[in-house]
Amino acid sequence: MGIKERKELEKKEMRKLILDTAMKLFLEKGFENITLRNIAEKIEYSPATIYLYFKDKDEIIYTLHREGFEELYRWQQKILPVKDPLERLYRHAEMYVSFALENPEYYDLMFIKRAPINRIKEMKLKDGMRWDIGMRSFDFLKENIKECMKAGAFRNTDVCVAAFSLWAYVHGIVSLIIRERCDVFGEEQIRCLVKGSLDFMQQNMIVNNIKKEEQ
Amino acid sequence: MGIKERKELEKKEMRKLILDTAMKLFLEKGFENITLRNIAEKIEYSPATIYLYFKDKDEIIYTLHREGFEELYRWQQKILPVKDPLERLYRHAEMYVSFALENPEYYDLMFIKRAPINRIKEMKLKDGMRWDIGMRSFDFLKENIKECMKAGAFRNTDVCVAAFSLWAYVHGIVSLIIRERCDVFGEEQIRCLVKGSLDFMQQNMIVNNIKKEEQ
Amino acid sequence: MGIKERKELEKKEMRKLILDTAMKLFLEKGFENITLRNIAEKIEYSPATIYLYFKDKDEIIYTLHREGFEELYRWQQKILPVKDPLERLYRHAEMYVSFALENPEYYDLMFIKRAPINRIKEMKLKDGMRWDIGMRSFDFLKENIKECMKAGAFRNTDVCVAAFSLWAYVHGIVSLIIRERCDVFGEEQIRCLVKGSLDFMQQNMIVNNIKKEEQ
Amino acid sequence: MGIKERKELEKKEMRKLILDTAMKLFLEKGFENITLRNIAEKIEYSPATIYLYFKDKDEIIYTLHREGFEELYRWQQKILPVKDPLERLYRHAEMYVSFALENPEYYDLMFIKRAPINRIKEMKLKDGMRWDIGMRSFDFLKENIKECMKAGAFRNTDVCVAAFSLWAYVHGIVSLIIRERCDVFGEEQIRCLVKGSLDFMQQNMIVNNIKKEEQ
DNA sequence: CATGAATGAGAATTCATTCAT
DNA sequence: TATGAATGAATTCTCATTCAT
Repeated sequence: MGIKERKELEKKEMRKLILDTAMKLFLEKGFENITLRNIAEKIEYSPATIYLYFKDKDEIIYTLHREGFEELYRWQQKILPVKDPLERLYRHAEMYVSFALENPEYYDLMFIKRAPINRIKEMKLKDGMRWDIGMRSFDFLKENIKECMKAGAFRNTDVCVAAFSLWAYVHGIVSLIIRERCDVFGEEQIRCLVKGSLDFMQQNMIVNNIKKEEQ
Repeated sequence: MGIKERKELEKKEMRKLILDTAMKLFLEKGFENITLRNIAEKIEYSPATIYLYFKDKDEIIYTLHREGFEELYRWQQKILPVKDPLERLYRHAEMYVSFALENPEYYDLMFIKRAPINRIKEMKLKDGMRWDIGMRSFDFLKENIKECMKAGAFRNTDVCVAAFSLWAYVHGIVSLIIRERCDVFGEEQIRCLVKGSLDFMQQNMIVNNIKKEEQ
Repeated sequence: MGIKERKELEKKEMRKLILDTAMKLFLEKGFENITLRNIAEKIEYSPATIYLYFKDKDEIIYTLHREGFEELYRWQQKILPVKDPLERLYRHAEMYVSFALENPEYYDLMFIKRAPINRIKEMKLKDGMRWDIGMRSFDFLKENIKECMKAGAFRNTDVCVAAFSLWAYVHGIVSLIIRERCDVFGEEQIRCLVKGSLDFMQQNMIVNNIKKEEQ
Repeated sequence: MGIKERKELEKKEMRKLILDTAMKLFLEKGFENITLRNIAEKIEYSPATIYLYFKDKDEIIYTLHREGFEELYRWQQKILPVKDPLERLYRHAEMYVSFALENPEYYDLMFIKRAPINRIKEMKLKDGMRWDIGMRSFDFLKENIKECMKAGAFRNTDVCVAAFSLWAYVHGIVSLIIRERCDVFGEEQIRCLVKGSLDFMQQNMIVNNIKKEEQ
């Protein structure tokens, strides 16, 4: 079966090549401006070849979508070493923002862009699945918050609400930036606003939260 | 001049019909998938007819874009009667969320969709203008925050940062919903999350904020 | 019948207004870039109005076509005072070139542009008529040549051939210029070439012609 | 490599098929009335297919344009064997007329039709190039004339003027015919006029020219 | 007489996708 | 496995022309 395995390996590599190239192009030129042809040209294969590895364009996008979540989850792991849950929560937010701003097209795909509808419909049966991967990250956040609760914070708040609130907060920050609603401010000030907002969150939504309860 | 006026009225109504239809279709099929043809079919006119009322596709989108901001500003006026600035700020957020969720297509266009680039480029001279209309609403928020500051809140925070933070927060909430990243939760729970998040914001970012300073 | 006459007069004036405007626009922007709408806008009438005065676009063009020939004929009359037929022939050529270069769009329409086919087909019965107006000018040239012959020139040449040759010569000059096949030379040199060519013609095709015979 | 070669051959043939068809249609319907659709229909392919062989409509026209000049140059080579420069000049004219009348669509494109502007603009850098190919033929004519001068003709005439004059002369002849300004005369007489005009030119512009100087 | 409103037909071009080889 | 060739179905947009008023 050595041959079979090699074949499979090659297949995977080809898929990876296509996905990476697609992502690179999306990043360079924006999503709507990329065609299958562009991707094919870049990897120096014919457009038809791509169809040997992916059913259609949607499948490529859908796969990237999943990959994005894998990557995000990997980034989330990085904060595990931080022991203090409140500190970790702050780092969590910081990390999320970095992930988004460093991988804007992934982020766009994962949290902003309207999902590739056809594909999703086909997947209806496995619809739960569709969100599994996103839920995993959300649950990870909830865990973090639960630990903060044990440490005395968010005492009167539903864990889901707290998680959603924090998520919305950072998502708001990065999605306004990615979708260019902050361009008036200029790059420099945007950096300040991001930093300022994270600090604001730390003081008011995290730290202050606990102090209040301690009294 | 009755005739002339009637004609003008009819013209306006036709424009409105086109705009409304466009909006409806945007809502149904998503922005990128709408074509002039679709709109024409829906209103049972020929595609060419639309060009009698709008220069091109961009103009339709641009007009909707502006209309959205006008409408938002009108909503913002509604909270002016609320005297207490902190209370007003809370209402501000609540109103923003309602505006977004009740006019998701407008909101999408205003704050999520990638901007119609050509039109913007043509408008280069009036480029400032492009954001004026958005800035007006942002300034309105800043005013509210300044008054909160006078009332003792946000004392150590830059007004811009505070405004951006609050904006990001509510934008995060609504854009996750509009772009269907909360569908797993189900409608009912989404309502709870929104309500919960607004309360969370009120306690931590607004009220708590001022208490701290008072001590 | 005063009223009827006035009406007719007004009708004529309107036709003239349309024709003049059309021509002006053709001159400004070139033939293929003008639409009925452009013309209508310029005269501040609706496009539909034009159809009250002309059956269709072709009729406008066809009429201008005829007008061009009327104008050319008028220019031709100007050389009648020149008594010496050879001198007159030279002036004839010179005049033709001026007419063409000063009214390039008329000239284009009359001698270069493919005729408006539909209109011509309709006119088939009167097809002779189609060329009448052009023939008149050609005959005028032939007369001039006949007189030159009487004065001893073109002795061995068929009058038609001579006329055609001279016509072709000047037409060649102006049509190469009008259709921009001389742009490489630059404006200044074009002027020299035209002047030089006319002189060359005078010496070789006219004067020299007679001298030869005189010997 | 037999396969590869065959493929290339087929590609070339397809290009040729498209070009030929385009030319045929141009001839039938006139230049401005040809669309890619027409061409596609004629060759029974889809419009999209044409885009596999040519970037756009302009490229087709531009290619035909160049091809025309190549062909003309080839025709010009045919007269080289004629040793006597005056005789050769006459043959030159004769050949030019034949080229034009036997390839009226090419000729039209090369010397009558308004140039495909977009394409030319794109080619700005190589703008000189645009006329190179035409200049080559014009220079070829000038060489011929210079030799005639050495043989005693055109003594008092600038070589450029002489070349332009002769060019204009034959261009006048053929362009009046191609653009149907001689149809009144009927085919038979047109042939006579052409022949007559060429003779007229030979006697007056070439031969007579030299005699004069000899005296 | 004049026109506002409407449109059918058609233009160039693009792109995801298919299929025979 | 890979692809060259082909295309159907779109897209935006333009224009001469018609017709009810």
